[in-house]
Amino acid sequence: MQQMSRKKREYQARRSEILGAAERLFASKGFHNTTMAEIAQESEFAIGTLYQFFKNKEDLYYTMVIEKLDLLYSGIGNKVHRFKDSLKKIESLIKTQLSFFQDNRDFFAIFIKERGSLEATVNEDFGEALRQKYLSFIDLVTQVMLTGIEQSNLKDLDAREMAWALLGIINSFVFQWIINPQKVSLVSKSVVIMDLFLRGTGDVIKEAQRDKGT
Amino acid sequence: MQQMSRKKREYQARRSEILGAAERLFASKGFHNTTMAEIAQESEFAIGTLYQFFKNKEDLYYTMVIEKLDLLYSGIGNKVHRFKDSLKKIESLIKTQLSFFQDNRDFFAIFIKERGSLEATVNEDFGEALRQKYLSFIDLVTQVMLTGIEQSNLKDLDAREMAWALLGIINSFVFQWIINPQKVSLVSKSVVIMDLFLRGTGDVIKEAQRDKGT
DNA sequence: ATATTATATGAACATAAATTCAAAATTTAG
DNA sequence: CTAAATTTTGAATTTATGTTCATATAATAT
Repeated sequence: MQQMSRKKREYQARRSEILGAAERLFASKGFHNTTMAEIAQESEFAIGTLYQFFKNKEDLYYTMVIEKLDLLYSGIGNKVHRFKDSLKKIESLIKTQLSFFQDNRDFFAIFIKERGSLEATVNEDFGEALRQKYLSFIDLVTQVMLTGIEQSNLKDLDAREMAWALLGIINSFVFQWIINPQKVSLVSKSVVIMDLFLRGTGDVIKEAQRDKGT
Repeated sequence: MQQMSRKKREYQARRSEILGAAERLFASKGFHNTTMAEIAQESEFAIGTLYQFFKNKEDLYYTMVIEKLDLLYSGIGNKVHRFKDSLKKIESLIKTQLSFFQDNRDFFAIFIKERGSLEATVNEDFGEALRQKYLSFIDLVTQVMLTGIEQSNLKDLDAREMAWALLGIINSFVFQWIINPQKVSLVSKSVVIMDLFLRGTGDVIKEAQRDKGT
């Protein structure tokens, strides 16, 4: 029985080797330009062995993506729950996400680009799985927004739409950072993002004048 | 000479036929699941004829994408320039973009997904062309933000970052609308977006209290 | 009307790479 | 130590489809 456990551990270890090799190659060359032969070479297994662990190339790719996203989402979930104050929650959400993107730049560079080898026909299941994951992540963020409203840190607007807005701003900054040879760290942008999200861009003075005028 | 012009017109017409057929197919099945044979059938030309107009499949795909984006960007540029007031500029930018996405839902659904058949190796040129287009679009939006600052409608923050934020919020709403079987029109969201962008989500009262306390 | 040029056609070709599977290697059990 | 079971291997197979090109068709010029 203990023997069985070792087998399982070794199985997992080999599986991880393959996933790691795949990630490196996919991240640098994309899905369609990476061959099973290359993944075999990089992971030091034979081609056939890959099929012991994954049904096919797509399965390998999707498994890798999903496990990565799970890591991100669960990481954010953990961090956020550590705080009681909703503003702290939001702040940690932003920071965690930014630093995750920063640490996995290559991966996300390719994910942004290849988010799509998701062929509609072949892998509806996977696309659906991804969608579900993303949606439940949105739910998490929405919950944070609701807390913010309760604590009167946020205006009483549609919480889901606020979540969309925040994630949109974050993604946009990440996207810019990925497509541009940026010098500054991504995490350092968290203050700006937080500020834009909470206070907006409209000039307060002008608005006050407008209000007076009315 | 006039004869020549007719020839050119007919050439363009045939070219458009092909692009239209390609768009329909790509939009519904994605790049890799659409064959040249299918595009030939849909456009009612022979396979070989397609190669009279486009160097290869990728060229066809990219041409289609680029022409579509050009349409969007130039459309926005035109609209925005019609207004003097920066808030009107922003409003029309949001509305134009939303209605364009709304009118071309299938296309953008696929573009969001397949934004990536952009294989790094094969078509660096195209990827670069796309990137340039997007960057100059960001420039346009940044200019609008600068106008906003000048007119004291916007705070004196980094204009480029404000542009990122606005585009991020818009994209996020568009994305939600595309992946979800939404009932309401996308354009109707422009008010919310404008409000989130200008005023942010932070509760003003609470903030005033905090300021007093300091 | 005829010749010349331009354009369209789609069967045949090329090739690339995912997947398979019989044989070899390794591990486990008796 | 031997046999059975499990796992690995990679050459060969299969499949799919992008692209070519000799031929047919049409347009234009003389």
